[in-house]
Amino acid sequence: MNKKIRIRDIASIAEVSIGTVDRVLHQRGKVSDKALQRVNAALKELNYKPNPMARSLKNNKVHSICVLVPDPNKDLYWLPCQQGIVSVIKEYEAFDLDITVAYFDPEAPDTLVHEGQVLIDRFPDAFLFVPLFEQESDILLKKLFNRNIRSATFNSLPKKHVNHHVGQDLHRSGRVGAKLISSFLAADSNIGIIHMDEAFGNAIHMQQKEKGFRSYFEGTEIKANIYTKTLDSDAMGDDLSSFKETYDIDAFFVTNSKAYKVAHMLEVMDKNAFVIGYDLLPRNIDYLESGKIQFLIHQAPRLQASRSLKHLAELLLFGKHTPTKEFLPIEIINSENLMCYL
Amino acid sequence: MNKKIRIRDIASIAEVSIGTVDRVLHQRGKVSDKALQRVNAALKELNYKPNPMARSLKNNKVHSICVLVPDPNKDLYWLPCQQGIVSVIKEYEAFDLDITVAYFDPEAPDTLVHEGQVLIDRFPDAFLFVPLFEQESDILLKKLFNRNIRSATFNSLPKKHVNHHVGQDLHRSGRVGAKLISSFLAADSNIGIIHMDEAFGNAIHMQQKEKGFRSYFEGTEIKANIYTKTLDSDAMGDDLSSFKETYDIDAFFVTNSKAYKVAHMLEVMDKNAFVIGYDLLPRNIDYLESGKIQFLIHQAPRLQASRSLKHLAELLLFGKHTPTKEFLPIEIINSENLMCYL
DNA sequence: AAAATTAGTGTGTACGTACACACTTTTCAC
DNA sequence: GTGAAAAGTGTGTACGTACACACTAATTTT
Repeated sequence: MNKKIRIRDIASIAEVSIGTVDRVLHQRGKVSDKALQRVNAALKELNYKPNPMARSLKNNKVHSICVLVPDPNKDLYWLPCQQGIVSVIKEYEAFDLDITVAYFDPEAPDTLVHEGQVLIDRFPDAFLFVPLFEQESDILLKKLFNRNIRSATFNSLPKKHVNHHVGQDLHRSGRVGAKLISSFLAADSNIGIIHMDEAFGNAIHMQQKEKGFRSYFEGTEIKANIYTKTLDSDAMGDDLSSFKETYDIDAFFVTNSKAYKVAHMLEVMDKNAFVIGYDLLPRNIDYLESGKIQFLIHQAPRLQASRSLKHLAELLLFGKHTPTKEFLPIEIINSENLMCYL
Repeated sequence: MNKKIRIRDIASIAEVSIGTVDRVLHQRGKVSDKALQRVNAALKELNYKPNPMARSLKNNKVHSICVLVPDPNKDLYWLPCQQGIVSVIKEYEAFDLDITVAYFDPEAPDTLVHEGQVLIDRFPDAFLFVPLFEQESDILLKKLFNRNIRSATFNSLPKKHVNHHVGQDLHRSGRVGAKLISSFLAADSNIGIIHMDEAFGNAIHMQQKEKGFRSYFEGTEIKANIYTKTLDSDAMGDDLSSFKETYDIDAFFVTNSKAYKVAHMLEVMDKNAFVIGYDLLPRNIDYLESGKIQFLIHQAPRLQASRSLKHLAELLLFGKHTPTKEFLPIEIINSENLMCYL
């Protein structure tokens, strides 16, 4: 009774042939005004929706997607992202999808362009990557645009000319960190923002987070003193110690996934402080559980990766359209809800 | 080149006909040992996966799903859940799905069974509902089992004999609340657990959360004093006031979505306290933004609803199997990450 | 006015799977 | 050793869409 409307039904209502309906649907002309109107009327009346199954069965093209992400061997942060991609590949293995994954070096901007070129030469239908570096991403996007390859990114910042992006609002995540700290500490506390290893890309992220962090306090009457410090992994011990002493820092906001380094140094120096960081790396988790880190903000790299790849898959396979930009929620993690995310 | 393997390919490799391969695939006998072995070998060798498109195109059955959820008009908490369901219906409207939604009264247990019976009489392929009431849910599940209708639930607690469940670990969410409070307050604080309107079902939820809450403190050396109080919406003013005074309560943990009532009373009484509650109801949000409520734990009713319905849809349409029980993360919300969830 | 072009229309087949049906070969009873 | 039943196998068609192709009718060209 509730049977789906088929092209044939439209044809019979409009008293034309299937072929004519098909021509109307695909707007390839050769249809008389009279027929056109009748078909359109029937389409509207019956609220026709083409059957995606039949459609993609007929279009038995093997859609290809290339994925270019940072090498998890270089930075453990990217491991979940790789896992997310692998899981989507598995999920869609029964479908006509050909997904190729390659890696670039998150510490060598030129590898993004270089590896990207190799993938582009395969002429995929869509290209998904992490726009970790500003200029290099633009170069890649331009090439993709010129070759008419659909582009998609996740993580980092949404670029102007990309077709799809899944990410997080970094400015806002800074505000979330600020709110957490301000809830916990006295109003006149001293707060340190730590940028770890800023040299390797990502500088924009960290700045966005810092801006967000500071903006929170600017919007309130809380008189916190906020100091910013850039640290280098290799020789941070004395630097961090003197920074903490000089300004009598009560709380640290670490703008990337390396909060564990700060927590570690504080432990070595036998000093206490409130620490907020990013991302569920094993070493961060250890400190979260032992109480040296109070909160971690989860950027859900795995979900970002799988979501964006899934979007592409469903777009190519079923023509499912999703919003151009999707911002995932900023998730606050403490030791108790941690395991929900592992 | 990377073309998908078809039944025909298997048939030609195994040197049998398509029909024979089909019989092997669907295990309906009438196949000689020799043919069976050759087909199985070919299936394994080529790692054959049937094309879900073609499959569901052929099985052009209209799958029917009945959904029974609490009436959002009776309790605003259920509004997002309804929205989630509507969004999934829209998402799959091009597919052969017939989804019927009905509502029961969250304050009248018998309506669950009653409305449930009406839906069962439609003989759907699957039945999704919120197991808000213990006994009534069991009755419903038994009927579904007897009629061989696939059952699924979301929210509340996973029942034993249900086929699928999407929910949250309530015990753990109590621990999350406890951890938040213990992070903020001095070790010897006085904490009040508030059960609002316990009379109307949901008692099990609240108890689970309380247990979790208390279990956190039992696992630490923190010497907090925890008191439990059951309140009735209609006449809570004096009760809450005297409770707070008697035990000198510093923080309240409200075990359901009615934290706004506690916040409201505190405001009226001009008293301060740390308040943690559940769910992003408009009135809770107001107090979260004005700082009268510090944190809300998000139970993601919308996501729970859409996820579980989606699972059923994809199971029926594509035969996609998902784990029997899925626990969504326990999300901590403050005023800054709030908007990510709206 | 016949031929050639163009506009408009309908038919048939393919996509990969599922299953009914027809067909061939084997098995077993009498 | 015949007949019938059973076991095993292959063919054909349907699902709904897309598109090539064949075809008719209207229009233009020669």
